[in-house]
Amino acid sequence: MLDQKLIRENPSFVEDNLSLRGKVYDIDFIHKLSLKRKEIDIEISSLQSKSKKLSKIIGQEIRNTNNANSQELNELKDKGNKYKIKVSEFEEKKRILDKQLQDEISKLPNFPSKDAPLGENENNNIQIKEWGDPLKKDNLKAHWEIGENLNLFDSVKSTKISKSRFITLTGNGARLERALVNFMLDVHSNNGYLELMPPALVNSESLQGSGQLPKFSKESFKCANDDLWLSPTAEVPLTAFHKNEIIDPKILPLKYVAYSPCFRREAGSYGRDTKGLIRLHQFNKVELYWFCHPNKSLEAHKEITEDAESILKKLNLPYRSVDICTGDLGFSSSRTFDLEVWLPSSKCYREISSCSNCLDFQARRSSIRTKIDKKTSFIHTLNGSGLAIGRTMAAILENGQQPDGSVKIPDALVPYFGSSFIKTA
RNA sequence: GGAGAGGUGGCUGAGUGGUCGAAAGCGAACGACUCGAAAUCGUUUAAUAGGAAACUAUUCGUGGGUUCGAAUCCCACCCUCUCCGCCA
Repeated sequence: MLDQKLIRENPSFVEDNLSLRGKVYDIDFIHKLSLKRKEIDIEISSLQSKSKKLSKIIGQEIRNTNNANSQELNELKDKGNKYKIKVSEFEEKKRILDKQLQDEISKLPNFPSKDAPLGENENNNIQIKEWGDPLKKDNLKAHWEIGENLNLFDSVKSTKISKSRFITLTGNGARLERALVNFMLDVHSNNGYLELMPPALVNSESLQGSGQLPKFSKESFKCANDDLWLSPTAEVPLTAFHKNEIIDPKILPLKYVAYSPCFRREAGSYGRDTKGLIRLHQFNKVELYWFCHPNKSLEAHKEITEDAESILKKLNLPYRSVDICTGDLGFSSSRTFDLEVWLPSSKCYREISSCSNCLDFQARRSSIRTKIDKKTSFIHTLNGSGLAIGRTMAAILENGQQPDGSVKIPDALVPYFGSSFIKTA
């Protein structure tokens, strides 16, 4: 959420910053609404002030004279009544304006950082780092072939249970998924993160608070009879964990790691990544999340990204990191570093983690603050996948595939998985 | 799902129609004492909107209503707790 005062007082600044995203945002309407709202607010405030003073006089008069029905008093009461009517008229107008303003402002995305590369779409993202040796042989199998050969998952049967884009992990596949979750949670919680296991269903307010609503309601699954949605990412419950709080600055930063299933409708991606583990309606993810002091989010952003990277390094998976350009940034983010893992079958890097600094954008929507020099200020929030489990599995299968059809398990994962290779039965 | 109790500041908790934005305590900040600390004493300490500030207004779960005036009375909703039922 952007600051309404900023929009009111400096609309062109707001428009300029938003336009870095490569789209035109019309602030004028909001600007005018806000000015009008302020005007009405001042009017109401002065009327209320008068009416309040009058009430006090009436109260005193009653106590002094012990008579609540003198003619003089009735005249004063009439006067009070007139104030009341006027105030309620203005308040009705204000309520309508507030609703409109809230609706419009909550549709505006965050400002892109000045450090983010300028650009319109993903083609303008900038690679900032490459790690490991990407495997570049021909005739490598895709992970869904490997998975089928080794009986790691079954997508056909899963359509009986649900529909396409759902998967059932079987045998070693399920075991590998579980091993990855435990491995990642252990690494992060040994590195100063507090582990949380949040609810998978979240209310509308929580989705609004982290930025998924109101604009992206079509991306999430909604429960029919309750104000509850299947959470698309643990970022949502983690943000809401401290909703409406003023956090003691001494305990900042708060660093959380959470495993959660994630549910996404993937509307508009028909026909893309229909095979395997890359794009599913339900997938598992280990998420990193920071609540930090507003002066420290830039360093925090580097740190959270490094923490996500550490998993790829430990698993010995080649990857690169990408600085997301202004036109490709997510709604709530001011700057994002994506980590992309090498998938040798398709000879390309695929996103496996997205590490974003949302500055005070989510904190403002969720009202999460701290005290700095006796003033309340919004904190900064950061999130990063550490990592998406399904895509990690895909990368392990493809990068670890052996000529005999087996898959080598990364050394760091062996104690969790219980074996160095996945072989045909 | 049935019955009952309750939602007040960072926290605990008093307050049932008028100087109540709210006692008291805890916590926190500053100061005094101290070589330093603890203890003690003193002062300060809710948020939001508007304003340079003085200040003004709003907020006691949420939304309505009664009243000149509502934390307090009335209605609806939400949430929490206890007991019963059901259930992993």
